[in-house]
Amino acid sequence: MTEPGEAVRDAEAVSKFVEGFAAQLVEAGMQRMPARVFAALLSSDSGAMTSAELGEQLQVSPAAVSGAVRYLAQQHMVSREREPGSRRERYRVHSNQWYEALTNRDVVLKRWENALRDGVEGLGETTPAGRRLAETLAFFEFVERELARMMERWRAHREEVFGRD
Amino acid sequence: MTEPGEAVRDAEAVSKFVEGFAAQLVEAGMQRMPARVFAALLSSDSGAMTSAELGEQLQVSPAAVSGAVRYLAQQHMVSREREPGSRRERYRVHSNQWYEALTNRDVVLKRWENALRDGVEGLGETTPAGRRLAETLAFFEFVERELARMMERWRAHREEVFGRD
DNA sequence: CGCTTCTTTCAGAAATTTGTGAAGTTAAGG
DNA sequence: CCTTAACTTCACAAATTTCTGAAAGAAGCG
Repeated sequence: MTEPGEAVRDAEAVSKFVEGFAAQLVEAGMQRMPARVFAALLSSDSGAMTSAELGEQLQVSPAAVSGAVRYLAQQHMVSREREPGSRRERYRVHSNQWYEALTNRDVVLKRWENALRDGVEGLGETTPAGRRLAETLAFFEFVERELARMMERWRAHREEVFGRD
Repeated sequence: MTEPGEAVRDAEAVSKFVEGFAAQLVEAGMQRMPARVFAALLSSDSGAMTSAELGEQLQVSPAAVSGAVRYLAQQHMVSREREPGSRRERYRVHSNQWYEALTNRDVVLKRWENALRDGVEGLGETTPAGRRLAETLAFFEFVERELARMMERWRAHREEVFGRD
């Protein structure tokens, strides 16, 4: 059993983290509800919660949870699991998966690159503007290659420090 | 002088790029007006435009330009220059500066790290949730170190391919 | 110094985004 | 099969964001 004050303090600590971290994600461009759901999952002991649990902890409707989870799943930031023998679903954040997903931002990079390529073509490679766009494009292509390598190094580093999953 | 169709086609190409690239930036979380202003600067031949020019090209009020530029300057994505002997200001995107600024996203990283550190402390390093947050924190710290190195490599690579500025 | 030109600030209108309740859909379990 | 629990979709209300016009604030120039 926990000491009287424990459970309460813990709930407070969780809530504090959830709102604080979510706020940072929002600032970085994420929608509020997905950010809150994600933060809640990240700070849950099991790393997984049901729709109902999320709704209660965050004080929002099932519809809001549904929308947020759909978004997060699309971004590969959470995965859905069917609880066997129940129509309840649980949403899980794998320790790894989620920042791998963050690296999947190179989907975004790819789209930027395409827009830039179109720009270079439209403006002409030899115009000053065209050259600027081309250089920017080269930068993103460089970053993309480097990111892949970086993730490899991270996995090695991680295994060393935290051991295998 | 340019051939009859030339100027028009060019304006169209510019506009196409501006709106297309801006749309991608918006999708990635940037506000629309800063995104459009930035794209316009990026695809201008001189890499610099006045407030009036921006307003006309984008069909927006001086107030909108002012707000967008303020934001972009805060993010170090453009710099402001006073046109000597005029109270007109020009806003410039340096070929380099701007993606250096993109790397300045490590300000964002720092804030995430702080939120995570608070979370680890609040939840306890030894709880499962605490450990997950700690690992996430370690990831970001790793990324931060790597990003710095990556930018060094980029500068070298860039000089090789494009020559010195 | 005051005039003029450009930029910024601010209050409010318009548009967009966000979350809810309710109805609709799916699938487990009798 | 029918019932029922759970998730999803949809139309709408509320909140937020975004842009504008107008007024105020700088800064060159006579």
